[in-house]
Amino acid sequence: MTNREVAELLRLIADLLEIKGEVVYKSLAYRRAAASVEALPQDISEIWQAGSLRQIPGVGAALEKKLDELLATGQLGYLRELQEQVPVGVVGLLGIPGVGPKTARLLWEQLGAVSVDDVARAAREGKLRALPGLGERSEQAILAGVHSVLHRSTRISLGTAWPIANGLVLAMRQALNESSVEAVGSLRRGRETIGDIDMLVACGNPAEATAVFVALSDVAQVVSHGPTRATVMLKNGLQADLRALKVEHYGSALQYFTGSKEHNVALRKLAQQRGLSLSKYGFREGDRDILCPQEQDVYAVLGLPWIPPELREDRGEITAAQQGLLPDLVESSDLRGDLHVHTDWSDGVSSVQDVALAARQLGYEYLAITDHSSGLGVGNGLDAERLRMQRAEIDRINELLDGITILQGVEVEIRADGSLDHPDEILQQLDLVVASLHLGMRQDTETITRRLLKAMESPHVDIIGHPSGRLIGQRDASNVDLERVLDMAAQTGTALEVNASPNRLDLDDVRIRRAVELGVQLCINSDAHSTSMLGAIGFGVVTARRGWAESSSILNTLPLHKLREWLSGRSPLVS
DNA sequence: GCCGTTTTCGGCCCGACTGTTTTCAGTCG
Repeated sequence: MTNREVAELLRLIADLLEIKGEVVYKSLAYRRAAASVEALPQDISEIWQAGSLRQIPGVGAALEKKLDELLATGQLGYLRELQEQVPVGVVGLLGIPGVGPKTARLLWEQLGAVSVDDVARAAREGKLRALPGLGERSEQAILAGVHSVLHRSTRISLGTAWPIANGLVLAMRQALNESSVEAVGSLRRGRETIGDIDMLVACGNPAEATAVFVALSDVAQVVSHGPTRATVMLKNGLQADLRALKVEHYGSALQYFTGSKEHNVALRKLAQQRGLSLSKYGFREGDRDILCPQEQDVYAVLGLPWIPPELREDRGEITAAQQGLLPDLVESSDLRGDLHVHTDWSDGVSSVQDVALAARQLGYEYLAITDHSSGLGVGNGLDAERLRMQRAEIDRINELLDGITILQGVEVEIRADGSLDHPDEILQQLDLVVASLHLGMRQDTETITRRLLKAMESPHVDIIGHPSGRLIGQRDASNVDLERVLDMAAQTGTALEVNASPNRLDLDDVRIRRAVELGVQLCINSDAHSTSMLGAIGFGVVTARRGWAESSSILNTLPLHKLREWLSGRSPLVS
């Protein structure tokens, strides 16, 4: 069972307990444990086998017993009991905005509703308004909620949300002549997917800001509009929220709306220990207000250094901040090159020269052209002959261009048996070798893991491309045992890629953090197939930051001569 | 259900908003 699956089950139990009306702290405990499990750098089954379940924050005696049963048998009697008491469909009602556990239970018990459709029907028939505690307005609100659930797009990728949010921020800044406008929420923390776009503005007249917001040309429909907040549906189908407040509250509000919720809970606890209460309006000590116009003021009052948004997931960042052990996170400006880029020699659309020019424009010192190998079957991969021709072209462009050095690499396919798609004689002539899996992604854990390990044993392989093979929202990761891959990478010195393509982000943040702990060499690459996608490398940087990576862990922060040293001095074959 | 430099029992994060209420419950972030 994967960590995510275990976390899902724990959350399901939490939902069921809430609907049952158990004390809220019980379900809170399950949610806390779920978040811990999800953030684990190792597979929970390993921790279980080591008998260390109790080490997981939020897992006590009772949960240890349940997790033990779950991991041993794949089943959980307690969950089955709960599901006998509450139909699964009722949990689904929690997805309707405005319906929480109490209302879900009410709808189920009084109307027999066990699906969103049931609720929709009852609402249209006017049956909801007759229920205790609900009225006509609630009925309308729930009906609207049902509608949005049935038509809601799922979470969108960071790569899709980012430019849209940026456009909105710029439009607001222009309209208000005001620089204190920011995208907040999961977008600012750089999460791989985004629910809706949250924005914050601080200005002298908040009501003016919300009025400007709902009048933006991208707005299709105004959902709600008040003096301090507004919610709209954009023409592209996304929802966007704006909060507007006075300048003196900007720092505390920025902190508050950036989240995560878990991080904020932990901060408030810390405040409480100091006899303070913390909200988006700042701190309160008795009847005295402590305002925080800047975000760092919030942390300073708690005796902490400012914590970068990417770390704010309550995964140990607060303790690290208290101990002065926050990482010095890698930044985009630390990158000196991109080591995984395609051109029109294989399945890219831009020429070597255009890609080189674009890379120079980005301020890079070097760029590796890594087109596919022929065995991929698709993508117009290069054989030995075409590789020679491409080398000549790259040599010509290196002659032509100052200020950037183009390396010839390859993204060589790791075949189903773990052998590489080019013989060693060819690989050793190349400056750099990225080895990746595209085929046979559904092999069982043992087969696909061995395949990857075997490739890493080759002294010619410098980087493993997109190690898990996942496509966010489209395809789950392969069955590969990444913990073993990380161990092998630490042994062989092979770099693992942080693929920055927004639909990959692979390795993900949790694995990056594990890699950093193990001292594994990482490399942030765009995997661009056109000049315009080179800039997507920023999503990889953000993901690496979420994995606590410093520039010292990232191969392509090295200057060219150091990179060349690394490439020629790679640790020898491990037998 | 978890957890402990006030506690092994009694706490557990905070405030706004909304709609239904006449003092509050539920939801949300």
